[in-house]
Amino acid sequence: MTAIFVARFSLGTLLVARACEHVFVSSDAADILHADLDSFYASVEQRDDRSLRGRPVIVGGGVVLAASYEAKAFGVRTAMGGRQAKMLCPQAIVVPPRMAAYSEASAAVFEVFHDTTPLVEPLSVDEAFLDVSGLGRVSGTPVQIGARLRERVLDEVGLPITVGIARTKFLAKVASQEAKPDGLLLVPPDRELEFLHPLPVRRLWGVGAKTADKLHAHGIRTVADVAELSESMLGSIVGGGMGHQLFALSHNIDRRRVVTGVRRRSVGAQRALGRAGNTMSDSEIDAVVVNLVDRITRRMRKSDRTGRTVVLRLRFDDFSRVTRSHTLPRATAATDVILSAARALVAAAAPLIAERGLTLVGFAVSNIDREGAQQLELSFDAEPDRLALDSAVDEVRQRFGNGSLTRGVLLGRDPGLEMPTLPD
DNA sequence: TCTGGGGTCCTAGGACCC
DNA sequence: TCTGGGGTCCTAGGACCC
Repeated sequence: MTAIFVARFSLGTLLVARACEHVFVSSDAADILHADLDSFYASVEQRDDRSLRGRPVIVGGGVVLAASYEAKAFGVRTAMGGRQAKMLCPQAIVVPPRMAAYSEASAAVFEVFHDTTPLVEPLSVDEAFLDVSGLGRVSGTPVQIGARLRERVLDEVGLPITVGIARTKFLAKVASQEAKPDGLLLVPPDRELEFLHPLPVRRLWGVGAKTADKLHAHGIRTVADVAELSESMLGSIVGGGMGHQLFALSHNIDRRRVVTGVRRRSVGAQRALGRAGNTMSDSEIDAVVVNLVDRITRRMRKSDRTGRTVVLRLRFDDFSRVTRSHTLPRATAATDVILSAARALVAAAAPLIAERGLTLVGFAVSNIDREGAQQLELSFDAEPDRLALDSAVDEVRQRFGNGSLTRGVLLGRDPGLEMPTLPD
């Protein structure tokens, strides 16, 4: 006889999940796939225009949104300025982005994902985690499943895709990075550290330019270097939260599972104005504001979402940025309500804009679907012990962030059982 | 070299309540 | 009268990711 427990977590300002989740479905096998389309936008362009195949292609004008591998060979990178990209690769063909085509291609690829397994966790338009545990009898080994997935995406959508396979999400993602382009890589469970430790720190999740600089300043260059340090030492270099994460990842601890049905937490839109922004009149700026708010609220209504917090994002001549936000008493997707809040934020920021010169304006609506239960229920297959409870706390932290877990109470369905309280 | 458009998460301080 | 701790919510900024 198995006791069913429900842990109830109060999630502070965050909220989302209402469904029950089974926490301890962990496996020792490499059965998580990370599937990642190669140079997504550029590949779609090459697919749709034969004359672009085999040639260096850059999508986007002012900034490189995507570069084909032929262009990457010249050092062109995503987010690079267009002028610099052209200097590195003068023969590159620059094409404007066609967002509608990319959305369509993405949807087709995700159909293949969902046809492979119901456990698909999207990360962005061009990548996802797939949990293929338990599909062995039906579909073969994870490597066979990954190979077939690649074939199908190429045959049915016409795009190259890379698949990383491992026991954890983190390793699967690193594996796909290593396997790019157009590859497949399995990290066998008995060779994980061998794979992980020689890699540069930048491969660790959450380590970008700034954090890498901090680590480099201490002579820490590889994952192995990170793994030699204590958690408190790491914390003193990069901060507590990041230290905790780096310690775990460098020791190959990653308990995150593939999660489906994750909802968006904000909806936003922005517009870069370039130098023209400097000289825009108030009414011209207002026209941009109206347009942005209209785009956002349309999308919110279309996807049946409401939000409470309106965030204004500004960027100035010197590329400094600020944000200003206002939280409404009630969640809404109504254009007029959000527009009023947006205009008020812009009006309050008018002195800053006049002083520093406006080059980008954007809005986001966050606190999505904020009105509702602020709890996550986790069901256990058996009476959880101390270790299981700690794992559950970790689970909530992984999914909802360090600062969000404010209280956890374990509620037993069996009245005879003890009802301990989880640590804060 | 000159910087797009979408997001996520974490941290920290202050107001306010009990 | 003076003292306190814990918790929530809001705001702002920063780092990071694709």
